[in-house]
Amino acid sequence: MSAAALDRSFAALSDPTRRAIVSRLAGGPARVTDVAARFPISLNAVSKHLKVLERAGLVRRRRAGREHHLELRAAPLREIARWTSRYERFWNEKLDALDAFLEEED
Amino acid sequence: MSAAALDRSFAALSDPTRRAIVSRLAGGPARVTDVAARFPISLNAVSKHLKVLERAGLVRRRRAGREHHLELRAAPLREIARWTSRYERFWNEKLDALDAFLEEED
DNA sequence: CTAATATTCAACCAGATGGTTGACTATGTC
DNA sequence: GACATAGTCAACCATCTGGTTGAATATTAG
Repeated sequence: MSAAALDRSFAALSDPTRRAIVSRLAGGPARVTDVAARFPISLNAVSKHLKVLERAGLVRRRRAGREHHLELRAAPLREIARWTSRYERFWNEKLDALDAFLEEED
Repeated sequence: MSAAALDRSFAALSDPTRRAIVSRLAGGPARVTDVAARFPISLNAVSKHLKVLERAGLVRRRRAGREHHLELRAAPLREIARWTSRYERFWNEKLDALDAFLEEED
């Protein structure tokens, strides 16, 4: 995955509304209006958020008449999980503590 | 983990320079100057990036005289992995294909 | 004491972001 | 045809971002 694509994925998910949209779409496809109904912001704002998610490849849109059907495309999430997993070794609290101890020593 | 903390973590990692800093610190602690040496931007710019990472809890700083020792704190990465793992079900390409098929049907 | 080193702070700039409102396009319904 | 519905586009605004340069602060070295 290109660095720019990872940029877009991380950036897209750095907004709580957009993460909530992802969560919503995990429950099944929806139209723009359906998604917007959940949020206290304007439909236009939701439309913009969807464009960001779409550009990051997290949402796919299919036009059906005047309605746009949105579905979750989770492949970028897998790339994020893959990136973070490179640092799994550091997640362990005990390892963190050991590192701290070793640094204290020198 | 609070939504705001997740916001900060995702946002911090949406920049390629900051991801490279994380990668650098995974190789061991370093001073600000050491980190900055790798990048074609000013030391000041790196200093700002470090502040962003620190605010997201991804970097811890210990002052030792005039030097600041930086170390990776990967706990926020674990939270990100946890968040993305909620959508593991959707990562599977075959499932994506199935979903597409089912939608085509109605 | 002086000079060099490590780092931050402050001001500035261009461009992105997240929100708004108002107008527009396209499709469906009566 | 007339009206309602689904959605975008465009302009605007305040704030954030990533970078710069120049000055300030602290610590170490000569």
